[in-house]
Amino acid sequence: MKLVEISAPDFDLPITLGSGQVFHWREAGNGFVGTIGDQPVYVEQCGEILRMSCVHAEMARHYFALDHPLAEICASFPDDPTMNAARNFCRGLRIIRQPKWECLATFICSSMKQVAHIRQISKALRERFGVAHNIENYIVHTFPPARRLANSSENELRECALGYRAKNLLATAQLVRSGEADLEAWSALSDVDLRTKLCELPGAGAKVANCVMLFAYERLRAFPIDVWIERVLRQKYFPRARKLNAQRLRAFTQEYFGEHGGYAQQYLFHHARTALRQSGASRDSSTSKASAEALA
DNA sequence: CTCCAGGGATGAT
DNA sequence: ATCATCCATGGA
Repeated sequence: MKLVEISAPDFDLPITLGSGQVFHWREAGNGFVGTIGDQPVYVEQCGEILRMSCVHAEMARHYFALDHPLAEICASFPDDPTMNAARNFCRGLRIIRQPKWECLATFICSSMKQVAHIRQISKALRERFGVAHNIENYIVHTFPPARRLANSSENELRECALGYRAKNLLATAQLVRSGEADLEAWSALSDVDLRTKLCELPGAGAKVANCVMLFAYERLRAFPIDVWIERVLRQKYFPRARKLNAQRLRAFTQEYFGEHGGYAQQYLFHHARTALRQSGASRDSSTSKASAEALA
Protein backbone atom coordinates (compact mmCIF):
# COMPACT_ATOMS: atom_id res chain seq x y z
CA MET A 1 0.00 0.00 0.00
CA LYS A 2 1.11 3.51 -0.76
CA LEU A 3 2.21 5.43 2.33
CA VAL A 4 1.78 9.14 2.95
CA GLU A 5 4.60 11.10 4.56
CA ILE A 6 4.15 13.98 6.93
CA SER A 7 6.64 16.00 8.93
CA ALA A 8 6.67 15.16 12.65
CA PRO A 9 9.48 16.98 14.42
CA ASP A 10 9.80 16.68 18.18
CA PHE A 11 7.78 13.48 18.19
CA ASP A 12 8.49 9.92 19.36
CA LEU A 13 5.86 7.51 18.08
CA PRO A 14 6.83 4.38 20.09
CA ILE A 15 7.11 6.23 23.39
CA THR A 16 3.82 8.05 22.74
CA LEU A 17 1.91 4.87 21.95
CA GLY A 18 3.61 2.93 24.77
CA SER A 19 3.24 5.42 27.59
CA GLY A 20 -0.07 4.07 28.92
CA GLN A 21 -2.41 6.71 27.51
CA VAL A 22 -3.76 4.56 24.67
CA PHE A 23 -3.98 0.77 24.63
CA HIS A 24 -4.88 -0.68 21.26
CA TRP A 25 -1.86 0.01 19.02
CA ARG A 26 0.37 -2.98 18.36
CA GLU A 27 3.75 -3.33 16.72
CA ALA A 28 3.63 -4.39 13.09
CA GLY A 29 6.52 -4.47 10.65
CA ASN A 30 8.57 -1.34 11.17
CA GLY A 31 5.73 0.51 12.82
CA PHE A 32 2.30 0.07 14.40
CA VAL A 33 -1.22 -0.81 13.35
CA GLY A 34 -4.37 0.46 15.02
CA THR A 35 -7.35 2.67 14.42
CA ILE A 36 -7.99 6.39 14.48
CA GLY A 37 -11.70 6.56 15.02
CA ASP A 38 -13.19 4.22 12.42
CA GLN A 39 -10.12 4.35 10.18
CA PRO A 40 -7.64 1.47 10.19
CA VAL A 41 -4.11 2.85 10.19
CA TYR A 42 -0.56 1.68 9.72
CA VAL A 43 2.05 4.19 10.87
CA GLU A 44 5.83 4.16 11.16
CA GLN A 45 8.41 6.77 12.07
CA CYS A 46 11.74 7.43 10.42
CA GLY A 47 13.54 10.35 12.00
CA GLU A 48 11.28 13.36 11.80
CA ILE A 49 9.08 11.76 9.16
CA LEU A 50 5.85 9.89 9.84
CA ARG A 51 4.78 7.41 7.13
CA MET A 52 1.21 6.25 7.29
CA SER A 53 -1.51 4.53 5.34
CA CYS A 54 -4.00 7.30 6.11
CA VAL A 55 -5.89 8.78 3.26
CA HIS A 56 -6.47 11.79 5.47
CA ALA A 57 -3.07 12.82 6.77
CA GLU A 58 -4.68 15.76 8.53
CA MET A 59 -6.65 13.35 10.69
CA ALA A 60 -3.45 11.69 11.90
CA ARG A 61 -1.76 15.02 12.49
CA HIS A 62 -4.64 15.97 14.72
CA TYR A 63 -4.78 12.58 16.49
CA PHE A 64 -1.08 12.59 17.32
CA ALA A 65 -1.32 16.25 18.39
CA LEU A 66 1.57 17.28 16.16
CA ASP A 67 0.37 20.86 16.53
CA HIS A 68 1.08 20.94 20.27
CA PRO A 69 4.02 23.30 20.93
CA LEU A 70 5.96 20.60 22.73
CA ALA A 71 9.05 22.68 23.45
CA GLU A 72 6.95 25.34 25.13
CA ILE A 73 4.93 22.77 27.01
CA CYS A 74 8.04 21.03 28.37
CA ALA A 75 9.57 24.37 29.26
CA SER A 76 6.54 25.15 31.39
CA PHE A 77 7.20 22.14 33.64
CA PRO A 78 8.66 22.93 37.05
CA ASP A 79 12.44 22.85 37.33
CA ASP A 80 13.29 20.16 39.87
CA PRO A 81 15.41 16.98 39.71
CA THR A 82 12.49 14.55 39.44
CA MET A 83 10.72 16.52 36.73
CA ASN A 84 13.93 17.15 34.81
CA ALA A 85 14.79 13.45 34.75
CA ALA A 86 11.31 12.59 33.46
CA ARG A 87 11.36 15.36 30.86
CA ASN A 88 14.70 14.16 29.55
CA PHE A 89 13.60 10.52 29.52
CA CYS A 90 10.31 11.13 27.70
CA ARG A 91 11.50 13.42 24.92
CA GLY A 92 8.97 13.40 22.08
CA LEU A 93 6.06 12.05 24.14
CA ARG A 94 2.83 13.78 23.14
CA ILE A 95 -0.62 13.63 24.71
CA ILE A 96 -2.73 12.47 21.78
CA ARG A 97 -6.37 13.33 21.04
CA GLN A 98 -8.44 10.20 21.54
CA PRO A 99 -12.09 9.70 20.64
CA LYS A 100 -14.15 10.51 23.72
CA TRP A 101 -16.26 7.39 24.10
CA GLU A 102 -13.37 5.08 23.30
CA CYS A 103 -11.21 6.80 25.90
CA LEU A 104 -13.93 6.89 28.56
CA ALA A 105 -14.91 3.25 28.09
CA THR A 106 -11.31 2.08 28.16
CA PHE A 107 -10.48 3.94 31.37
CA ILE A 108 -13.63 2.66 33.08
CA CYS A 109 -12.08 -0.75 32.43
CA SER A 110 -8.71 0.35 33.80
CA SER A 111 -9.43 0.37 37.53
CA MET A 112 -7.06 -1.87 39.46
CA LYS A 113 -5.62 -3.21 36.21
CA GLN A 114 -2.08 -3.19 34.93
CA VAL A 115 -1.42 -1.62 31.54
CA ALA A 116 -0.99 -5.08 29.99
CA HIS A 117 -4.42 -6.08 31.27
CA ILE A 118 -6.06 -2.95 29.92
CA ARG A 119 -4.57 -3.69 26.51
CA GLN A 120 -6.03 -7.17 26.73
CA ILE A 121 -9.50 -5.89 27.67
CA SER A 122 -9.42 -3.29 24.88
CA LYS A 123 -8.49 -6.02 22.42
CA ALA A 124 -11.26 -8.33 23.62
CA LEU A 125 -13.93 -5.61 23.39
CA ARG A 126 -12.80 -4.64 19.90
CA GLU A 127 -12.60 -8.20 18.59
CA ARG A 128 -15.99 -9.13 20.00
CA PHE A 129 -18.01 -5.97 19.36
CA GLY A 130 -16.00 -3.87 16.89
CA VAL A 131 -15.66 -3.91 13.10
CA ALA A 132 -12.72 -5.76 11.55
CA HIS A 133 -10.52 -4.10 8.93
CA ASN A 134 -7.50 -5.23 6.98
CA ILE A 135 -4.51 -2.92 6.90
CA GLU A 136 -1.11 -3.89 5.51
CA ASN A 137 -2.12 -7.55 5.91
CA TYR A 138 -2.93 -7.08 9.57
CA ILE A 139 -6.41 -7.28 11.08
CA VAL A 140 -7.45 -4.36 13.29
CA HIS A 141 -10.80 -3.75 14.97
CA THR A 142 -12.58 -0.46 15.61
CA PHE A 143 -13.74 0.32 19.13
CA PRO A 144 -17.46 -0.49 19.46
CA PRO A 145 -19.79 2.52 19.73
CA ALA A 146 -21.74 3.04 22.96
CA ARG A 147 -24.96 1.78 21.39
CA ARG A 148 -23.30 -1.52 20.56
CA LEU A 149 -22.08 -2.10 24.13
CA ALA A 150 -25.38 -0.80 25.50
CA ASN A 151 -27.10 -3.61 23.59
CA SER A 152 -24.79 -6.25 25.01
CA SER A 153 -25.28 -8.05 28.31
CA GLU A 154 -23.23 -7.78 31.46
CA ASN A 155 -22.31 -11.40 30.98
CA GLU A 156 -20.98 -10.79 27.47
CA LEU A 157 -18.84 -8.00 28.85
CA ARG A 158 -17.59 -10.22 31.66
CA GLU A 159 -16.44 -12.66 29.03
CA CYS A 160 -14.03 -9.94 27.94
CA ALA A 161 -12.33 -10.24 31.35
CA LEU A 162 -13.88 -7.07 32.73
CA GLY A 163 -14.86 -8.60 36.06
CA TYR A 164 -16.80 -6.23 38.31
CA ARG A 165 -16.21 -3.40 35.82
CA ALA A 166 -18.71 -4.93 33.38
CA LYS A 167 -21.72 -3.53 35.21
CA ASN A 168 -20.27 -0.01 35.19
CA LEU A 169 -19.31 -0.09 31.52
CA LEU A 170 -22.76 -1.32 30.56
CA ALA A 171 -24.53 1.33 32.64
CA THR A 172 -22.36 4.13 31.24
CA ALA A 173 -22.80 2.86 27.68
CA GLN A 174 -26.57 3.06 28.16
CA LEU A 175 -26.35 6.62 29.49
CA VAL A 176 -24.28 7.65 26.47
CA ARG A 177 -26.56 5.91 24.00
CA SER A 178 -29.67 7.51 25.46
CA GLY A 179 -28.10 10.94 25.11
CA GLU A 180 -28.42 11.60 28.82
CA ALA A 181 -24.63 11.73 28.79
CA ASP A 182 -23.70 13.79 25.71
CA LEU A 183 -19.92 13.44 25.53
CA GLU A 184 -19.55 15.74 22.52
CA ALA A 185 -21.67 18.53 24.00
CA TRP A 186 -19.61 18.37 27.19
CA SER A 187 -16.66 19.82 25.26
CA ALA A 188 -18.14 23.25 25.95
CA LEU A 189 -18.08 22.81 29.73
CA SER A 190 -15.51 24.28 32.07
CA ASP A 191 -12.95 21.94 33.63
CA VAL A 192 -14.87 21.84 36.90
CA ASP A 193 -18.24 21.17 35.28
CA LEU A 194 -16.79 18.57 32.89
CA ARG A 195 -15.15 16.72 35.78
CA THR A 196 -18.43 16.77 37.70
CA LYS A 197 -20.32 15.34 34.72
CA LEU A 198 -17.76 12.59 34.13
CA CYS A 199 -17.72 11.65 37.82
CA GLU A 200 -21.48 11.08 37.73
CA LEU A 201 -20.99 8.20 35.29
CA PRO A 202 -20.89 4.69 36.79
CA GLY A 203 -17.31 3.50 37.12
CA ALA A 204 -15.80 6.97 36.74
CA GLY A 205 -14.31 8.76 39.71
CA ALA A 206 -11.77 11.56 39.97
CA LYS A 207 -8.90 9.55 38.49
CA VAL A 208 -10.78 8.22 35.46
CA ALA A 209 -12.38 11.62 34.89
CA ASN A 210 -8.99 13.31 34.84
CA CYS A 211 -7.64 10.73 32.39
CA VAL A 212 -10.56 11.29 30.02
CA MET A 213 -10.24 15.06 30.36
CA LEU A 214 -6.54 14.87 29.56
CA PHE A 215 -6.59 12.26 26.79
CA ALA A 216 -9.88 13.04 25.07
CA TYR A 217 -10.90 16.61 25.97
CA GLU A 218 -7.52 18.32 25.63
CA ARG A 219 -7.67 19.57 29.21
CA LEU A 220 -3.90 19.60 29.56
CA ARG A 221 -4.12 20.78 33.15
CA ALA A 222 -6.00 17.67 34.34
CA PHE A 223 -3.69 15.67 36.61
CA PRO A 224 -4.71 12.02 37.14
CA ILE A 225 -3.29 10.56 40.37
CA ASP A 226 -2.89 6.80 40.21
CA VAL A 227 -0.77 4.52 42.41
CA TRP A 228 2.41 5.30 40.44
CA ILE A 229 1.99 9.05 40.52
CA GLU A 230 1.05 8.99 44.18
CA ARG A 231 4.21 7.02 44.89
CA VAL A 232 6.31 9.57 42.99
CA LEU A 233 4.66 12.50 44.76
CA ARG A 234 5.10 11.02 48.23
CA GLN A 235 8.67 9.84 47.69
CA LYS A 236 10.07 12.73 45.66
CA TYR A 237 7.99 15.74 46.66
CA PHE A 238 6.90 14.85 50.19
CA PRO A 239 9.57 12.55 51.64
CA ARG A 240 8.72 12.07 55.34
CA ALA A 241 5.40 13.90 55.24
CA ARG A 242 2.85 12.55 57.68
CA LYS A 243 -0.89 12.99 57.18
CA LEU A 244 -0.97 13.74 53.48
CA ASN A 245 -4.48 13.07 52.23
CA ALA A 246 -5.78 13.00 48.68
CA GLN A 247 -7.19 16.50 48.98
CA ARG A 248 -3.81 17.94 49.91
CA LEU A 249 -2.03 16.03 47.14
CA ARG A 250 -4.51 17.26 44.56
CA ALA A 251 -4.12 20.86 45.66
CA PHE A 252 -0.35 20.60 45.40
CA THR A 253 -0.36 19.16 41.88
CA GLN A 254 -2.74 21.81 40.60
CA GLU A 255 -0.62 24.73 41.73
CA TYR A 256 2.86 23.23 41.36
CA PHE A 257 2.70 21.63 37.89
CA GLY A 258 0.80 24.46 36.29
CA GLU A 259 -1.13 24.89 33.08
CA HIS A 260 0.29 21.76 31.41
CA GLY A 261 0.19 19.65 34.55
CA GLY A 262 -1.36 16.72 32.72
CA TYR A 263 1.59 16.58 30.36
CA ALA A 264 4.00 16.72 33.29
CA GLN A 265 2.03 13.96 34.97
CA GLN A 266 2.33 11.71 31.91
CA TYR A 267 6.08 12.24 31.78
CA LEU A 268 6.39 11.41 35.49
CA PHE A 269 4.15 8.37 35.05
CA HIS A 270 6.01 6.90 32.10
CA HIS A 271 9.40 7.57 33.62
CA ALA A 272 8.45 5.98 36.93
CA ARG A 273 6.81 2.99 35.30
CA THR A 274 9.59 2.16 32.86
CA ALA A 275 12.89 3.55 34.10
CA LEU A 276 12.43 3.35 37.86
CA ARG A 277 10.53 0.09 37.99
CA GLN A 278 13.26 -1.99 39.67
CA SER A 279 15.46 0.44 41.53
CA GLY A 280 13.33 3.29 42.79
CA ALA A 281 9.87 2.00 43.45
CA SER A 282 10.29 0.06 46.68
CA ARG A 283 8.14 1.34 49.46
CA ASP A 284 10.70 1.59 52.28
CA SER A 285 13.74 3.81 51.95
CA SER A 286 16.34 1.10 52.58
CA THR A 287 17.67 0.58 49.10
CA SER A 288 20.27 -2.08 49.75
CA LYS A 289 18.05 -4.99 48.79
CA ALA A 290 16.50 -3.24 45.79
CA SER A 291 19.89 -2.19 44.47
CA ALA A 292 21.26 -5.69 44.81
CA GLU A 293 18.30 -7.06 42.86
CA ALA A 294 18.65 -4.43 40.17
CA LEU A 295 22.24 -5.44 39.55
CA ALA A 296 21.50 -9.16 39.45
C1' DC B 1 2.94 -19.81 44.30
C1' DT B 2 2.12 -14.56 45.90
C1' DC B 3 1.77 -9.80 44.86
C1' DC B 4 -0.43 -6.02 42.90
C1' DA B 5 -2.34 -3.17 39.27
C1' DG B 6 -3.40 4.17 35.54
C1' DG B 7 -9.95 2.89 41.39
C1' DG B 8 -14.74 3.25 42.52
C1' DA B 9 -18.80 2.40 45.35
C1' DT B 10 -20.38 1.47 49.62
C1' DG B 11 -20.83 1.39 54.48
C1' DA B 12 -18.68 2.41 59.03
C1' DT B 13 -16.65 6.01 61.98
C1' DA C 1 -16.18 14.75 55.70
C1' DT C 2 -12.55 11.00 56.01
C1' DC C 3 -11.40 5.89 56.29
C1' DA C 4 -11.69 0.71 55.47
C1' DT C 5 -13.31 -2.95 52.63
C1' DC C 6 -14.69 -5.34 48.78
C1' DC C 7 -14.79 -5.99 44.10
C1' DA C 8 -12.41 -9.87 39.49
C1' DT C 9 -8.60 -10.84 36.83
C1' DG C 10 -4.12 -12.20 35.21
C1' DG C 11 0.82 -10.50 34.20
C1' DA C 12 5.13 -10.40 36.54
